[in-house]
Amino acid sequence: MSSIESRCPEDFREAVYEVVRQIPAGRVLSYGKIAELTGWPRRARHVGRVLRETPASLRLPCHRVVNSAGRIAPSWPEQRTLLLSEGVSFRSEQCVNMALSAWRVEELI
DNA sequence: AAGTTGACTTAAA
DNA sequence: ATTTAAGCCAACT
Repeated sequence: MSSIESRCPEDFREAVYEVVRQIPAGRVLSYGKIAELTGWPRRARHVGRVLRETPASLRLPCHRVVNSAGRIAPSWPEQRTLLLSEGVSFRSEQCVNMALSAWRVEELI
């Protein structure tokens, strides 16, 4: 069974983990993009929930996930510090400069 | 069972 | 540029 054909909620969760795990340092990815990459393109909101419930012990770089506008997660100001320490540029207090820091999966060079 | 919520997104105004 | 509206769907009331 390939992961793309998986159906259950736990498979979705694992798929999200898998994608987030691959976001390079200094780059960010949106909930919507992650949803697309997992094969569940309409579950952007659920990506957020999965990450919110992710145990810290997994050590996923969930701070590299922002919304489509580049906004960091509400009620998690520490995310900004984490991203700044990786060199991610911000346009404002709450928004990442997506033009500079969004991870474009296509660009492999 | 029915209504609400949310670490979302896109399009429209 | 900012704000609204509608669509989304599993979890939670």
